[in-house]
Amino acid sequence: MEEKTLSKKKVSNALARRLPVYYRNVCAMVTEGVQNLTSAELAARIGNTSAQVRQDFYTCGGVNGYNAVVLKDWLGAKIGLENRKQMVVVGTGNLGRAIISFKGFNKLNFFIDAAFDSDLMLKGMQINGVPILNVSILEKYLLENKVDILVITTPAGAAQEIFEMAVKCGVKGVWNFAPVDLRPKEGVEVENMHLGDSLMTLSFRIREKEENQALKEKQQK
Amino acid sequence: MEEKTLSKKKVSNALARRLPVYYRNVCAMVTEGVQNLTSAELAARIGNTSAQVRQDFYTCGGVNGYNAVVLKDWLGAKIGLENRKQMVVVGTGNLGRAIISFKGFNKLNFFIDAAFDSDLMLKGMQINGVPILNVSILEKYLLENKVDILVITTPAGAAQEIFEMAVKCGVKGVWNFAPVDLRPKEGVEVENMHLGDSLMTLSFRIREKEENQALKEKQQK
DNA sequence: TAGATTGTTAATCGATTAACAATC
DNA sequence: TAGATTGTTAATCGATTAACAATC
Repeated sequence: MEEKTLSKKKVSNALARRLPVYYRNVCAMVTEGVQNLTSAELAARIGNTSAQVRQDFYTCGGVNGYNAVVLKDWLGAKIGLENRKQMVVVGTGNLGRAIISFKGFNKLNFFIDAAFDSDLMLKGMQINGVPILNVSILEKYLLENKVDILVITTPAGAAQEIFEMAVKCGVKGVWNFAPVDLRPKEGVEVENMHLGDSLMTLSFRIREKEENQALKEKQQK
Repeated sequence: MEEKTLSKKKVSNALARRLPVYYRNVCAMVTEGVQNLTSAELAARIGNTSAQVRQDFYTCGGVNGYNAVVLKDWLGAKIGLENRKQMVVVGTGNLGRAIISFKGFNKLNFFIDAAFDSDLMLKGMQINGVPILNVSILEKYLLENKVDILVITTPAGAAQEIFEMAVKCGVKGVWNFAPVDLRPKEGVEVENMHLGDSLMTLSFRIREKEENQALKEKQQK
């Protein structure tokens, strides 16, 4: 029966982005003391339909019950949170430091082991207990240590080169904050996180709404 | 002819997120000295098809030519970049400070005028020339000043309350980094930027790929 | 048992892709 | 004029929603 699923189709991007939302909300419900929940309750909470919740869970292979704790663990396993992920951060500007200092990643089983920067002055310093190393030894570090996810917070210019190197060294995932689109390559997953793009999308929506309102008012005359 | 478009349908989320990518890439091409471009060239650069580029531009009302500078301005206008946007940041933790210190927002016509924090010790201080005010006067500030976009980088607990207040005060957009989903309300656009979700999606993709590879190897035996 | 909720298939809706006449 | 590229309509594809028998 299992053997039939030769090549599971890749989960859609939309669903891959809903999974963390499910997880976050089920976690909150567990904290609130909810014992059991229904697809309708979860759906109401995140603002969509129970049909979608059920369809999503079905697409992911099916849940084994709607007990809150069980569901939380099931979602966590789907997302891969049961595997400890070792990370390094390249670039220790404000954003890099913010990421290194984040509480909350640890309890999702993500751990930052080292930070890298090209500024020699920073060598030997620490951020939140994480040592800053010089970027010249990044390749060596990646080859000698298990690094699952590389976080790039360098300026745009440096990002591509670091990315290529990380790919060669066998990093599994790249979390990119530099304002260039790194394209997934031979076995590496890439998550681009563009603050500027996000802000522009917000700007677009604001403008779109204002335009529609102006249009409506014009109509009423 | 124009008058017929009674209610322009909202642009799809996918397209609203591609617009900044188009803009960013056309900007880069302008910098590189490109004079004219084609839908195919732009498409190749961002990794999709020329058909989609043309369809997207068509959906947005149609371009007036593929001169790089003209296209850049056209995209900028669609995104609303010609309007100066006044912003304030609530929360001056690492992430708040990173956002305040970002170069690059200004040239997109976004400006941060003030920062707010609940920590009284920070009152009177500045970050990158931006004054830190106490959050107790945020409501007064929002009523007395033009604030287009409110940036929330507070802990999850404080976000909802600040959001409600901002809505009442007529803020047009909220850029939310707190790990709660703020829902759009009466005339306010919301852009949720969840670092944790992004990291979880990356984790999911890594796990998905590993699982498929394991499956493939099993098959080959 | 009756009522509610799930798992799963089918129908609908919307977004992407293809096609091609019109234009450059 | 011939070749390439666009603007726009039509076809395809995929994701969301609806429906409903099976299960709790």
